[in-house]
Amino acid sequence: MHLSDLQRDFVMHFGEMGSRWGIARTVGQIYAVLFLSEEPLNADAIVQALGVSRSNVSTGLKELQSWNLVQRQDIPGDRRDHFVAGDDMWETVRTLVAERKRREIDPTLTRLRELEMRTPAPGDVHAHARIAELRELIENMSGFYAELDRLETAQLVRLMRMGRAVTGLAGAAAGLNPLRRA
Amino acid sequence: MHLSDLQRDFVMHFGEMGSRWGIARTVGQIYAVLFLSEEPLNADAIVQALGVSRSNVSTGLKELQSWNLVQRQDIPGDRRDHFVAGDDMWETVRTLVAERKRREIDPTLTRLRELEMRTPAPGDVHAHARIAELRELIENMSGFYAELDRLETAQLVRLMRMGRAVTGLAGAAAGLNPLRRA
DNA sequence: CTGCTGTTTCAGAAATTACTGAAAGAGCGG
DNA sequence: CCGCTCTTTCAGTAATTTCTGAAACAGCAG
Repeated sequence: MHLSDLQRDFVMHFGEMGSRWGIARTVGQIYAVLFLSEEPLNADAIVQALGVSRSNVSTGLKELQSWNLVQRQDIPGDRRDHFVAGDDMWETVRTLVAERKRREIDPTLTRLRELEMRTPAPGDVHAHARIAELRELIENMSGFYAELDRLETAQLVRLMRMGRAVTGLAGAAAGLNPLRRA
Repeated sequence: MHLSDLQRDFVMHFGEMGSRWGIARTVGQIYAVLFLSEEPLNADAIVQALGVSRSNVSTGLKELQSWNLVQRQDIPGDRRDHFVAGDDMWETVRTLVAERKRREIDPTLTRLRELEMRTPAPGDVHAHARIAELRELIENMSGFYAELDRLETAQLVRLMRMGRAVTGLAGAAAGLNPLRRA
């Protein structure tokens, strides 16, 4: 399998971006290749496309599956494993956010709550309060995310496109017009 | 300067988290120390607190300043530079999101638009469409973010806490009750 | 059971990223 | 201008992360 210029440029950029988000470059590239592909691909096709080792692809696919970003798909009459990236991108965004929350936010919340339970030493009163404030902020944002996540995709997209109405809502609840920030 | 148990545990966790978000561990720790501190700190206090080299702290502080997460603050009668982390956490979240958007999302959008301008070769029709779809999705999310960012902090917090009303809005616009996802 | 195709694991190599110490730079008071 | 304090830079080193190739594993057809 050979990538066209368009595909190569996209894949490379994606790999670069991935590495800024704590995803190994080749893992990002593997995802990108699957993302662009119309058909399910087997591991060797990806090896060819990216010029990396077979084992690296195997590991990468495993990681992408653990993130639920890529699924195995059977091709009848072909013994090899084939893989696809979900075609509904909004669903993918959901998955991504949900996984990140589960792996990073939730453990942090647990940790912060644990720290908050401790009775602060006299010198720790300020620090303790800061931690509590941070915990509260994260809980707030998590709650907002949970609300958004309850929506069907079609509604979520509509909401995102509504823009003004949402900010208007925040103003209305306060009996004010939405204020612009400086 | 010496960190209490509470502070040390927080700082270590924060450093760990930072490194998952593409921030060097010590940079995260430096921020955490400043975040907890009631007074502005000079670089040496941070060196002592974390047990890392002076130069590392200098570099870290520079990076944190480039992200606008930390500011220099003068202490009258002290020649050394002192630093503080902003005390308004919502403002910090804004800064963080804005910077990340500017550094990562915006360049990606530019790149995707550039790829989209190219006339796709026959084999690239599907890939081209996928790229366009992704570009559109990112634009949608950016627009939603921009709307939220227009709000004053107090309103933003209110909105986050309102929860149900927001999702209700999405339903109302469609003349439907908000639907739960499966 | 044997041979074949395909997949996974893992120890070590390679590449990348973070950190240090030494030296240079900057500014100030005398 | 000199000496002192504090800060920054940067080349080299250390630590970490990613990647590879070889070997083990898995399942199937004959």
